[in-house]
Amino acid sequence: MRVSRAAMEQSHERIVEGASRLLRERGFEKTSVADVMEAAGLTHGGFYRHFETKDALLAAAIRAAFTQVTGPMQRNVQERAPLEARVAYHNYYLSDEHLGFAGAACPVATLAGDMARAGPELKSSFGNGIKQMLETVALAHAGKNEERHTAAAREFAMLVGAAVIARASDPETAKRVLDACRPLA
Amino acid sequence: MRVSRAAMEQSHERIVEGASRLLRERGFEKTSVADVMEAAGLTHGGFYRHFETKDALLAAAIRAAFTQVTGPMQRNVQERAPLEARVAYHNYYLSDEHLGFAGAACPVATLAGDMARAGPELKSSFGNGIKQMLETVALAHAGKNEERHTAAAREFAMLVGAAVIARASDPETAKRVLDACRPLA
DNA sequence: TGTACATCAGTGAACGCGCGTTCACTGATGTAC
DNA sequence: TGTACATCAGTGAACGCGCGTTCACTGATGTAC
Repeated sequence: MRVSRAAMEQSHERIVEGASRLLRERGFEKTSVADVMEAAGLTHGGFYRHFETKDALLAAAIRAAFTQVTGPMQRNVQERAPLEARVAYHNYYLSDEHLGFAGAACPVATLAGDMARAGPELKSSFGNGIKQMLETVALAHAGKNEERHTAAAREFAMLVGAAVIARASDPETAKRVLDACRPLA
Repeated sequence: MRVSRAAMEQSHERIVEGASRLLRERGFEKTSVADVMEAAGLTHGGFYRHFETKDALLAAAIRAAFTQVTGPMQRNVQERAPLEARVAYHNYYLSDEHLGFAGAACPVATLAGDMARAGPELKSSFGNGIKQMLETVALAHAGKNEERHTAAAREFAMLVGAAVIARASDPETAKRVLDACRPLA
Protein backbone atom coordinates (compact mmCIF):
# COMPACT_ATOMS: atom_id res chain seq x y z
CA MET A 1 0.00 0.00 0.00
CA ARG A 2 1.03 3.59 -0.41
CA VAL A 3 3.28 5.09 2.30
CA SER A 4 3.90 8.71 3.26
CA ARG A 5 6.37 10.86 1.38
CA ALA A 6 8.70 10.85 4.38
CA ALA A 7 8.53 7.06 4.64
CA MET A 8 9.29 6.75 0.98
CA GLU A 9 12.35 8.94 1.30
CA GLN A 10 13.55 6.78 4.15
CA SER A 11 13.05 3.68 2.02
CA HIS A 12 15.05 5.34 -0.73
CA GLU A 13 17.93 6.02 1.62
CA ARG A 14 17.90 2.48 2.98
CA ILE A 15 17.96 1.11 -0.56
CA VAL A 16 20.94 3.25 -1.57
CA GLU A 17 22.88 2.58 1.61
CA GLY A 18 22.27 -1.15 1.45
CA ALA A 19 23.28 -1.21 -2.19
CA SER A 20 26.40 0.79 -1.39
CA ARG A 21 27.42 -1.79 1.21
CA LEU A 22 26.44 -4.92 -0.74
CA LEU A 23 28.08 -3.59 -3.89
CA ARG A 24 31.42 -3.25 -2.14
CA GLU A 25 31.08 -6.64 -0.45
CA ARG A 26 29.93 -8.66 -3.45
CA GLY A 27 30.79 -6.67 -6.55
CA PHE A 28 28.74 -5.55 -9.44
CA GLU A 29 27.21 -8.80 -10.79
CA LYS A 30 26.50 -10.47 -7.47
CA THR A 31 24.55 -7.55 -6.03
CA SER A 32 20.98 -8.43 -6.97
CA VAL A 33 18.04 -6.06 -6.89
CA ALA A 34 16.14 -8.55 -4.73
CA ASP A 35 18.96 -8.71 -2.15
CA VAL A 36 19.21 -4.94 -1.96
CA MET A 37 15.45 -4.59 -1.46
CA GLU A 38 15.44 -7.28 1.18
CA ALA A 39 18.28 -5.51 3.00
CA ALA A 40 16.08 -2.40 2.97
CA GLY A 41 13.16 -4.36 4.44
CA LEU A 42 11.15 -4.32 1.21
CA THR A 43 10.24 -6.71 -1.59
CA HIS A 44 11.84 -6.62 -5.00
CA GLY A 45 8.71 -5.59 -6.90
CA GLY A 46 8.72 -2.06 -5.52
CA PHE A 47 12.21 -1.31 -6.72
CA TYR A 48 11.13 0.44 -9.91
CA ARG A 49 9.25 3.10 -7.97
CA HIS A 50 12.72 4.24 -6.83
CA PHE A 51 15.02 3.67 -9.80
CA GLU A 52 14.65 3.23 -13.55
CA THR A 53 17.22 0.43 -13.79
CA LYS A 54 19.66 -1.51 -11.67
CA ASP A 55 22.48 0.57 -13.15
CA ALA A 56 20.86 3.79 -11.94
CA LEU A 57 20.77 2.35 -8.42
CA LEU A 58 24.41 1.29 -8.62
CA ALA A 59 25.46 4.73 -9.83
CA ALA A 60 23.72 6.24 -6.79
CA ALA A 61 25.30 3.61 -4.56
CA ILE A 62 28.75 4.48 -5.89
CA ARG A 63 28.19 8.17 -5.18
CA ALA A 64 27.09 7.27 -1.65
CA ALA A 65 30.15 5.06 -1.13
CA PHE A 66 32.54 7.82 -2.18
CA THR A 67 30.76 10.36 0.00
CA GLN A 68 30.95 8.00 2.96
CA VAL A 69 34.71 7.68 2.51
CA THR A 70 35.78 11.15 1.37
CA GLY A 71 33.62 12.94 3.97
CA PRO A 72 35.60 11.79 7.03
CA MET A 73 38.79 12.16 5.03
CA GLN A 74 38.11 15.80 4.23
CA ARG A 75 37.33 16.47 7.88
CA ASN A 76 40.55 14.70 8.81
CA VAL A 77 42.55 16.89 6.43
CA GLN A 78 40.89 20.09 7.62
CA GLU A 79 41.33 19.39 11.31
CA ARG A 80 44.95 18.30 11.37
CA ALA A 81 48.31 19.46 10.10
CA PRO A 82 48.90 18.10 6.57
CA LEU A 83 51.56 15.56 7.52
CA GLU A 84 49.54 14.31 10.48
CA ALA A 85 46.45 13.91 8.34
CA ARG A 86 48.50 12.04 5.78
CA VAL A 87 49.83 9.63 8.39
CA ALA A 88 46.28 9.05 9.60
CA TYR A 89 44.63 8.07 6.30
CA HIS A 90 47.73 6.32 5.01
CA ASN A 91 47.76 3.96 7.99
CA TYR A 92 44.00 3.62 7.96
CA TYR A 93 43.94 2.63 4.31
CA LEU A 94 46.35 -0.24 4.97
CA SER A 95 44.71 -1.31 8.25
CA ASP A 96 42.76 -4.48 8.98
CA GLU A 97 39.89 -2.26 10.00
CA HIS A 98 39.67 -0.84 6.49
CA LEU A 99 40.44 -4.01 4.57
CA GLY A 100 38.37 -6.31 6.77
CA PHE A 101 35.04 -4.58 6.16
CA ALA A 102 34.69 -4.34 2.41
CA GLY A 103 31.14 -2.99 2.78
CA ALA A 104 32.42 0.23 4.34
CA ALA A 105 35.77 0.42 2.55
CA CYS A 106 37.06 2.76 -0.13
CA PRO A 107 35.26 1.90 -3.37
CA VAL A 108 38.46 2.30 -5.37
CA ALA A 109 40.01 -0.59 -3.47
CA THR A 110 36.94 -2.80 -3.79
CA LEU A 111 35.30 -1.90 -7.11
CA ALA A 112 37.74 -0.22 -9.48
CA GLY A 113 38.45 -3.49 -11.29
CA ASP A 114 34.77 -3.99 -12.13
CA MET A 115 34.45 -0.47 -13.49
CA ALA A 116 36.61 -1.10 -16.54
CA ARG A 117 33.76 -3.29 -17.83
CA ALA A 118 30.80 -1.27 -16.53
CA GLY A 119 28.38 0.92 -18.47
CA PRO A 120 28.88 4.66 -18.98
CA GLU A 121 26.54 5.66 -16.14
CA LEU A 122 28.58 3.75 -13.57
CA LYS A 123 31.90 4.76 -15.10
CA SER A 124 31.03 8.42 -14.90
CA SER A 125 29.85 8.09 -11.31
CA PHE A 126 33.03 6.30 -10.39
CA GLY A 127 35.28 8.65 -12.31
CA ASN A 128 33.90 11.60 -10.38
CA GLY A 129 34.52 9.77 -7.13
CA ILE A 130 38.13 9.13 -8.04
CA LYS A 131 38.70 12.78 -8.90
CA GLN A 132 37.16 13.80 -5.57
CA MET A 133 39.42 11.31 -3.80
CA LEU A 134 42.57 12.55 -5.55
CA GLU A 135 41.70 16.15 -4.69
CA THR A 136 41.22 15.27 -1.05
CA VAL A 137 44.52 13.40 -0.87
CA ALA A 138 46.26 16.34 -2.56
CA LEU A 139 45.08 18.62 0.25
CA ALA A 140 47.31 16.73 2.66
CA HIS A 141 50.41 17.23 0.54
CA ALA A 142 52.73 20.25 0.64
CA GLY A 143 54.43 22.16 -2.15
CA LYS A 144 53.36 23.77 -5.36
CA ASN A 145 50.03 22.81 -6.83
CA GLU A 146 51.37 20.45 -9.44
CA GLU A 147 53.79 18.78 -7.04
CA ARG A 148 51.01 18.24 -4.53
CA HIS A 149 48.84 16.53 -7.09
CA THR A 150 51.65 14.39 -8.43
CA ALA A 151 52.67 13.25 -4.95
CA ALA A 152 49.03 12.60 -4.07
CA ALA A 153 48.46 10.49 -7.18
CA ARG A 154 51.58 8.42 -6.48
CA GLU A 155 50.64 7.89 -2.86
CA PHE A 156 47.04 7.02 -3.62
CA ALA A 157 48.09 4.62 -6.37
CA MET A 158 50.37 2.78 -3.97
CA LEU A 159 47.65 2.60 -1.31
CA VAL A 160 45.07 1.29 -3.78
CA GLY A 161 47.53 -1.22 -5.23
CA ALA A 162 48.55 -2.46 -1.80
CA ALA A 163 44.91 -2.85 -0.75
CA VAL A 164 43.97 -4.66 -3.96
CA ILE A 165 46.99 -6.97 -3.80
CA ALA A 166 46.44 -7.67 -0.11
CA ARG A 167 42.80 -8.66 -0.63
CA ALA A 168 43.78 -11.06 -3.42
CA SER A 169 46.72 -12.68 -1.57
CA ASP A 170 47.24 -15.23 1.15
CA PRO A 171 47.54 -13.61 4.62
CA GLU A 172 51.32 -13.84 4.78
CA THR A 173 51.93 -12.17 1.42
CA ALA A 174 49.25 -9.61 2.23
CA LYS A 175 51.02 -8.66 5.45
CA ARG A 176 54.38 -8.34 3.70
CA VAL A 177 52.99 -6.03 1.04
CA LEU A 178 51.04 -3.91 3.51
CA ASP A 179 54.07 -3.54 5.79
CA ALA A 180 56.24 -2.58 2.83
CA CYS A 181 53.80 0.17 1.86
CA ARG A 182 53.25 1.61 5.33
CA PRO A 183 56.16 4.11 5.50
CA LEU A 184 55.42 7.46 3.86
CA ALA A 185 57.43 8.10 0.72
CA MET B 1 33.03 -37.60 -32.71
CA ARG B 2 36.21 -38.66 -31.03
CA VAL B 3 39.43 -36.81 -32.00
CA SER B 4 43.06 -37.87 -31.63
CA ARG B 5 44.94 -37.39 -28.39
CA ALA B 6 47.06 -34.67 -29.99
CA ALA B 7 43.98 -32.87 -31.27
CA MET B 8 42.43 -33.03 -27.83
CA GLU B 9 45.51 -31.52 -26.24
CA GLN B 10 45.37 -28.71 -28.76
CA SER B 11 41.71 -28.15 -27.91
CA HIS B 12 42.64 -28.02 -24.25
CA GLU B 13 45.27 -25.37 -24.90
CA ARG B 14 42.90 -23.29 -27.01
CA ILE B 15 40.29 -23.47 -24.27
CA VAL B 16 42.71 -22.33 -21.57
CA GLU B 17 44.21 -19.56 -23.68
CA GLY B 18 40.81 -18.28 -24.77
CA ALA B 19 39.59 -18.35 -21.18
CA SER B 20 42.72 -16.55 -20.04
CA ARG B 21 42.07 -13.75 -22.52
CA LEU B 22 38.29 -13.50 -22.06
CA LEU B 23 38.66 -13.62 -18.30
CA ARG B 24 40.88 -10.55 -18.32
CA GLU B 25 38.67 -8.73 -20.80
CA ARG B 26 35.31 -9.46 -19.19
CA GLY B 27 35.97 -10.52 -15.64
CA PHE B 28 34.92 -13.53 -13.71
CA GLU B 29 31.11 -13.55 -14.02
CA LYS B 30 30.85 -12.45 -17.62
CA THR B 31 33.17 -15.13 -18.96
CA SER B 32 30.73 -17.89 -19.88
CA VAL B 33 31.66 -21.49 -20.59
CA ALA B 34 29.83 -21.27 -23.92
CA ASP B 35 31.82 -18.19 -24.99
CA VAL B 36 35.12 -19.79 -24.07
CA MET B 37 34.27 -22.96 -26.02
CA GLU B 38 33.16 -20.93 -29.01
CA ALA B 39 36.44 -18.98 -28.93
CA ALA B 40 38.19 -22.37 -29.03
CA GLY B 41 36.12 -23.42 -32.05
CA LEU B 42 34.05 -25.95 -30.09
CA THR B 43 30.54 -26.24 -28.68
CA HIS B 44 29.75 -25.86 -25.01
CA GLY B 45 28.66 -29.46 -24.45
CA GLY B 46 32.18 -30.84 -24.72
CA PHE B 47 33.55 -28.63 -22.00
CA TYR B 48 33.25 -31.19 -19.23
CA ARG B 49 35.61 -33.59 -21.04
CA HIS B 50 38.29 -30.98 -20.25
CA PHE B 51 37.40 -29.57 -16.84
CA GLU B 52 35.30 -30.64 -13.88
CA THR B 53 33.81 -27.19 -13.29
CA LYS B 54 33.99 -23.64 -14.58
CA ASP B 55 36.12 -22.72 -11.56
CA ALA B 56 38.72 -25.35 -12.47
CA LEU B 57 39.00 -23.79 -15.93
CA LEU B 58 39.34 -20.31 -14.49
CA ALA B 59 42.07 -21.47 -12.11
CA ALA B 60 43.99 -22.87 -15.08
CA ALA B 61 43.31 -19.67 -17.04
CA ILE B 62 44.73 -17.59 -14.20
CA ARG B 63 47.89 -19.69 -14.10
CA ALA B 64 48.26 -19.25 -17.86
CA ALA B 65 47.75 -15.49 -17.58
CA PHE B 66 50.46 -15.12 -14.95
CA THR B 67 52.84 -17.30 -16.93
CA GLN B 68 52.20 -15.21 -20.04
CA VAL B 69 53.12 -12.06 -18.14
CA THR B 70 55.90 -13.18 -15.82
CA GLY B 71 57.72 -15.18 -18.50
CA PRO B 72 58.77 -12.19 -20.64
CA MET B 73 59.38 -10.22 -17.47
CA GLN B 74 61.84 -12.78 -16.11
CA ARG B 75 63.66 -12.83 -19.43
CA ASN B 76 63.74 -9.04 -19.35
CA VAL B 77 65.27 -9.08 -15.87
CA GLN B 78 67.84 -11.72 -16.78
CA GLU B 79 68.98 -10.07 -19.99
CA ARG B 80 69.41 -6.51 -18.78
CA ALA B 81 71.06 -4.62 -15.97
CA PRO B 82 68.65 -4.37 -13.01
CA LEU B 83 67.91 -0.66 -13.35
CA GLU B 84 67.41 -0.95 -17.10
CA ALA B 85 65.03 -3.87 -16.65
CA ARG B 86 63.13 -1.91 -14.04
CA VAL B 87 62.71 1.07 -16.35
CA ALA B 88 61.46 -1.29 -19.06
CA TYR B 89 58.65 -3.03 -17.14
CA HIS B 90 57.80 0.09 -15.16
CA ASN B 91 57.10 2.04 -18.34
CA TYR B 92 55.44 -0.92 -19.99
CA TYR B 93 53.05 -1.42 -17.09
CA LEU B 94 51.82 2.18 -17.39
CA SER B 95 51.73 2.20 -21.21
CA ASP B 96 48.70 2.33 -23.50
CA GLU B 97 49.92 -0.90 -25.02
CA HIS B 98 49.54 -2.68 -21.70
CA LEU B 99 46.36 -0.98 -20.51
CA GLY B 100 44.63 -0.99 -23.89
CA PHE B 101 44.62 -4.76 -24.33
CA ALA B 102 43.10 -6.15 -21.16
CA GLY B 103 43.10 -9.66 -22.63
CA ALA B 104 46.88 -9.78 -22.61
CA ALA B 105 47.50 -7.57 -19.59
CA CYS B 106 48.77 -8.33 -16.11
CA PRO B 107 46.04 -10.24 -14.28
CA VAL B 108 46.68 -8.30 -11.09
CA ALA B 109 45.65 -5.09 -12.84
CA THR B 110 42.56 -6.63 -14.43
CA LEU B 111 41.31 -9.29 -12.01
CA ALA B 112 42.59 -8.71 -8.48
CA GLY B 113 39.37 -6.98 -7.45
CA ASP B 114 37.26 -9.99 -8.39
CA MET B 115 39.49 -12.36 -6.44
CA ALA B 116 38.46 -11.04 -3.05
CA ARG B 117 35.07 -12.65 -3.70
CA ALA B 118 36.20 -15.79 -5.55
CA GLY B 119 36.31 -19.38 -4.34
CA PRO B 120 39.38 -20.97 -2.73
CA GLU B 121 40.58 -22.65 -5.94
CA LEU B 122 40.82 -19.35 -7.78
CA LYS B 123 42.20 -17.50 -4.79
CA SER B 124 45.02 -19.96 -4.39
CA SER B 125 45.85 -19.86 -8.09
CA PHE B 126 45.90 -16.09 -8.01
CA GLY B 127 47.86 -15.89 -4.75
CA ASN B 128 50.63 -17.98 -6.28
CA GLY B 129 50.71 -15.73 -9.31
CA ILE B 130 51.10 -12.64 -7.15
CA LYS B 131 53.98 -14.20 -5.23
CA GLN B 132 55.68 -15.11 -8.50
CA MET B 133 55.18 -11.56 -9.73
CA LEU B 134 56.61 -10.00 -6.56
CA GLU B 135 59.65 -12.28 -6.74
CA THR B 136 60.28 -11.31 -10.34
CA VAL B 137 60.00 -7.60 -9.58
CA ALA B 138 62.36 -8.04 -6.62
CA LEU B 139 65.02 -9.43 -8.99
CA ALA B 140 65.25 -6.02 -10.62
CA HIS B 141 65.93 -4.23 -7.34
CA ALA B 142 69.27 -3.77 -5.68
CA GLY B 143 70.34 -4.04 -2.06
CA LYS B 144 69.95 -6.55 0.73
CA ASN B 145 67.30 -9.22 0.32
CA GLU B 146 64.71 -7.61 2.56
CA GLU B 147 65.23 -4.16 1.08
CA ARG B 148 64.84 -5.55 -2.41
CA HIS B 149 61.54 -7.17 -1.54
CA THR B 150 60.23 -4.11 0.25
CA ALA B 151 61.12 -1.81 -2.62
CA ALA B 152 59.63 -4.28 -5.11
CA ALA B 153 56.36 -4.51 -3.18
CA ARG B 154 56.06 -0.73 -3.02
CA GLU B 155 56.84 -0.30 -6.68
CA PHE B 156 54.47 -3.06 -7.76
CA ALA B 157 51.69 -1.71 -5.54
CA MET B 158 52.01 1.71 -7.16
CA LEU B 159 51.99 0.22 -10.66
CA VAL B 160 48.92 -1.89 -9.93
CA GLY B 161 47.12 1.00 -8.26
CA ALA B 162 47.91 3.34 -11.15
CA ALA B 163 46.70 0.79 -13.71
CA VAL B 164 43.51 0.09 -11.77
CA ILE B 165 42.76 3.78 -11.23
CA ALA B 166 43.54 4.62 -14.86
CA ARG B 167 41.19 1.96 -16.19
CA ALA B 168 38.38 3.23 -13.95
CA SER B 169 38.86 6.95 -14.74
CA ASP B 170 38.09 9.34 -17.55
CA PRO B 171 41.01 9.69 -20.02
CA GLU B 172 42.25 12.97 -18.61
CA THR B 173 42.45 11.79 -15.02
CA ALA B 174 43.96 8.51 -16.20
CA LYS B 175 46.75 10.33 -18.00
CA ARG B 176 47.48 12.52 -14.97
CA VAL B 177 47.76 9.53 -12.65
CA LEU B 178 49.86 7.50 -15.08
CA ASP B 179 52.23 10.42 -15.68
CA ALA B 180 52.56 10.99 -11.96
CA CYS B 181 53.56 7.36 -11.43
CA ARG B 182 56.00 7.08 -14.31
CA PRO B 183 59.20 8.30 -12.60
CA LEU B 184 61.02 5.60 -10.61
CA ALA B 185 60.97 6.16 -6.86
C1' DT C 1 -12.36 20.66 9.49
C1' DG C 2 -14.62 16.81 6.92
C1' DT C 3 -15.52 14.05 2.83
C1' DA C 4 -14.80 11.82 -1.73
C1' DC C 5 -11.69 10.46 -4.82
C1' DA C 6 -7.35 10.04 -7.39
C1' DT C 7 -2.68 8.71 -6.67
C1' DC C 8 0.96 5.71 -6.12
C1' DA C 9 4.54 2.98 -2.70
C1' DG C 10 4.78 -1.45 -1.96
C1' DT C 11 3.35 -6.63 -2.85
C1' DG C 12 3.93 -11.04 -4.98
C1' DA C 13 3.31 -13.70 -9.14
C1' DA C 14 4.97 -14.02 -13.68
C1' DC C 15 7.97 -13.10 -17.86
C1' DG C 16 12.04 -14.01 -20.69
C1' DC C 17 16.78 -14.73 -20.74
C1' DG C 18 21.45 -16.48 -19.98
C1' DC C 19 23.95 -19.36 -17.39
C1' DG C 20 26.41 -23.86 -15.54
C1' DT C 21 25.67 -28.39 -15.93
C1' DT C 22 23.77 -32.99 -17.67
C1' DC C 23 22.78 -36.38 -21.07
C1' DA C 24 21.89 -39.44 -25.09
C1' DC C 25 24.07 -39.75 -29.14
C1' DT C 26 27.82 -39.95 -33.02
C1' DG C 27 31.65 -41.69 -35.25
C1' DA C 28 36.77 -41.40 -35.45
C1' DT C 29 40.45 -43.10 -32.55
C1' DG C 30 42.94 -46.40 -29.94
C1' DT C 31 43.69 -51.17 -28.72
C1' DA C 32 43.57 -56.21 -28.34
C1' DC C 33 44.07 -60.10 -31.02
C1' DT D 1 49.66 -55.50 -41.05
C1' DG D 2 44.60 -56.20 -40.76
C1' DT D 3 40.23 -56.65 -38.27
C1' DA D 4 36.69 -56.16 -34.57
C1' DC D 5 35.39 -53.74 -30.89
C1' DA D 6 35.55 -50.61 -26.93
C1' DT D 7 36.46 -45.90 -25.85
C1' DC D 8 35.51 -41.28 -25.52
C1' DA D 9 36.02 -36.06 -27.64
C1' DG D 10 32.75 -33.46 -29.33
C1' DT D 11 27.57 -32.29 -30.51
C1' DG D 12 23.22 -30.19 -29.55
C1' DA D 13 19.02 -30.45 -26.88
C1' DA D 14 17.44 -30.10 -22.32
C1' DC D 15 17.49 -29.16 -17.18
C1' DG D 16 17.00 -26.07 -13.24
C1' DC D 17 18.12 -21.80 -11.36
C1' DG D 18 18.72 -16.87 -10.47
C1' DC D 19 18.34 -12.66 -12.36
C1' DG D 20 16.32 -7.93 -14.12
C1' DT D 21 12.11 -6.38 -15.27
C1' DT D 22 6.88 -6.12 -15.78
C1' DC D 23 2.26 -6.16 -14.15
C1' DA D 24 -2.33 -6.38 -11.82
C1' DC D 25 -3.53 -5.45 -7.48
C1' DT D 26 -3.99 -3.23 -2.56
C1' DG D 27 -4.99 0.24 0.53
C1' DA D 28 -2.96 4.29 2.95
C1' DT D 29 -1.78 8.94 1.55
C1' DG D 30 -2.48 13.31 -0.52
C1' DT D 31 -5.62 16.60 -2.50
C1' DA D 32 -9.65 19.12 -4.26
C1' DC D 33 -13.86 20.76 -2.77
